[in-house]
Amino acid sequence: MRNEPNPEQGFSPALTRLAALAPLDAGDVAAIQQLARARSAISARREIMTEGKAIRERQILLSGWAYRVRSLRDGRRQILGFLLPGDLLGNCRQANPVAVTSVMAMTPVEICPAPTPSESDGGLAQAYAVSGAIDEHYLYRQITRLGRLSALERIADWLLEIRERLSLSGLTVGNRFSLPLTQETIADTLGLTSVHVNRMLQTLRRSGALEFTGGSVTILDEDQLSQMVDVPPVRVSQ
Amino acid sequence: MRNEPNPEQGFSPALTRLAALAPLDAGDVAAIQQLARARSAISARREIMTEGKAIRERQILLSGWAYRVRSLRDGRRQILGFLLPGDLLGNCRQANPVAVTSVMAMTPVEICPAPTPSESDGGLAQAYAVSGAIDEHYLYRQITRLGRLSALERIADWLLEIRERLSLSGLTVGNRFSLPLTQETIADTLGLTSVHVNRMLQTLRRSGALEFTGGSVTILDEDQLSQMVDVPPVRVSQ
DNA sequence: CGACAAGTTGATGTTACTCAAAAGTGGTGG
DNA sequence: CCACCACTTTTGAGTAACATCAACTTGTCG
Repeated sequence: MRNEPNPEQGFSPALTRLAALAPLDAGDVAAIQQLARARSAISARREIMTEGKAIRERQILLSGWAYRVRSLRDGRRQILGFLLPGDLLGNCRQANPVAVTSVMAMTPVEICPAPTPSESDGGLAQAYAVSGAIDEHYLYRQITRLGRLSALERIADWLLEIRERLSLSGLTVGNRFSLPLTQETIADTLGLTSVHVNRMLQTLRRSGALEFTGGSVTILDEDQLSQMVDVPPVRVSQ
Repeated sequence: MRNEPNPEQGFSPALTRLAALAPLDAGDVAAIQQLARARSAISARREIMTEGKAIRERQILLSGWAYRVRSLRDGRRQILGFLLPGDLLGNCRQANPVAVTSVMAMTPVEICPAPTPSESDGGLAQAYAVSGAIDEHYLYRQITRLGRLSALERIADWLLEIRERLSLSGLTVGNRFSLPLTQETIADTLGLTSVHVNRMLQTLRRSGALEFTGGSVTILDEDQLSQMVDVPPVRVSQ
C-alpha cells in the first residue's frame, strides 16, 4: 500500500491505475509525480470530505482505503462505496460543488492534488472522465447488488469487484489482496448485519471458494464465485 | 405531460426544470426550444439506450417516464432509477462514451438533442453539471434506501423523492402527481416483490398517509412519511 | 497481563419471499 | 355492447432468509 515505485512499471499504484485508464504522456506522468510529492497524510477514521461542504479541488488517493458513507439519524449507516489508490476525489464538473456524501479514511490515507489538464493534452482529462464513468458503473452495480442479490451473492460479487479494482492499480498478488475492513464494515457496505456476514463468509470459506486471514483475502475458486453472480465487464468507452 | 407552455412560466416541464438548476439566458432558452421542435417520440417499452452501445449525444427528456435498468441472466432485474421530464440522457464528459446501463421508456417518451453549451455562456453548462450532480445524489440515496431502509421506509422515501423531482419540473398539483408504474415495477425499483409492495402500500393507505388510484398518488400526511425516513435536502452547489 | 475490539456461536424473532388463487381492470374484436 | 383476454391488484397460508439478542472466544496492543 506504500507508494514505492512498482518494479514492473516503475509506477505507484495510483499512477498505475490512471495510466491504465487513458494514455498518459511523459508530461502528465511528471505532473502527477510532482504533485504527489506534496501529498498529505490523513489518519484512519478521519473525515476527508464532509457532506454539504465545498469541494476545493480534484484530488488523487495515493494510498490507503477511504469510503463514502451516508449515516441515518438513528445510527444506521450505509457505506456507498470504497475509494482505492488511484481513485479520484472531487472529480466533478461544476464550478462550486459541494460534496454529496461524506468521505472517511478507513486506513491511514495519502492524497495529493490532481493536476489540472491543460488544453492541449487530452490524456489526463480523458483519464478523469473514464474514472468518473467507472465510478458510475460501480454505483449501478452496488444498487443491483443491494436490490437483487442474496447475502451470499452480494459478498461474492463485491469481493470480485474489489479484486478487479485493486488489480487495476497493481495491488493484487495473484488471487490475493489485502482487505483492511472489519466484518461490521462489510455489513454496512452490503446492507447486512455483521453476524450474517460472518456466517456467509464461513460458508464461502468452507466451500473452498476463498480464504481470509487477518487483513487479506485469497480467492481460491474464482469460478465458484462468478457462477454465483453475473459478472458484467466494465466498459465505459468505445 | 405534453409540452405546452406552462401558464405560470410559459415553460415546458423540461425547460422549467433546467431553468431551475441554473440561470439560463434568453439564448439558452431559445436554443432548447428550437431543438425541442425536432423532438422524437419513443413508444412505451422501447429501449432508448443499450448497455455497452455508444452514446451519440446529450439529450433532454421532454415528456414521459424512462428508467435505467440492469437485468440478470436468471430474469431478476433491478431498476436503478427513473428519468423524468427535464432529465438528461448521455450527460457525460467523455469523448466516445458507451452507456453503462440500458435506458427504457416506461411510458411514451419524447426526447430531443440538448444544445451544446458555447464558450461564453455558462448557464447551460452549469445546468448540465448540476443535473449530473443531482443524479449522483439520487444514486447514493437509492443505495442507502436499498441497503438500510425497511420495505415501508423504502416506499415512503422513494415517493417523497419522486414528488420532489416532479415538483421541480412543475408536474405536481399540490400533493398529487401521476405515477405511471405497476407495483411490479416499483418492486424492481425498491428491491422487493410486488406482493410485498402491495401490502406495504395498503398499510400506508390505511394509515392515511397517502391515496393512490389509477396512475396517480396523493400524499395526504407528509409528516408521517418523512418521519419514517431521513429526508436529506438536495444540495449540490454552494 | 489486562482491556477492548473483533470474530464466532446458538437460540429465537421478524421481515419479506414464495406459491397459489381470486378479484379487479382495461383493451379488443365480434 | 358484450365476451374475452391479458395484465394487474389483492388476499391467504406457509416458508426462507436475515435480524436480533446474548454469550463466549479469539485476537491485538498497550
